[in-house]
Amino acid sequence: MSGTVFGAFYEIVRRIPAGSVSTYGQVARLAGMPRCARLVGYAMAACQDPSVPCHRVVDRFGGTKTAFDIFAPGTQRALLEAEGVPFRPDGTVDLARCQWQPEG
DNA sequence: CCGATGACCAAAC
DNA sequence: TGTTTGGCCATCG
Repeated sequence: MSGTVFGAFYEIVRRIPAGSVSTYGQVARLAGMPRCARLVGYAMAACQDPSVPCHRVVDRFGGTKTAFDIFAPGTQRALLEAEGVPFRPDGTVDLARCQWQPEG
């Protein structure tokens, strides 16, 4: 799509169901590149495709401290909460309850 | 056209 | 057991 590997990340992120979230490392792992968690973050930062729910991708701590949230503080959290994603008092996503669990 | 950077994670010492 | 460096690719100026 947009390139070679970034496109693969977008395809995976696109498979994340509403109400669930995933982490950069998890997406990278599913893409077959467990060492390329950074690339996932870069891909999301450069994500220009509105069909890619890049807001469902957070860091391993569940933090939404992303360029997405920097440009519009609170937007990412609002979108996730609108999908039914539980948040902690700390302001981070409760990965223990809604982290995406790829079955097949 | 070329150099540096950028939403990170996990192994290694 | 805690802290540090390494790894990977596309986009901007």
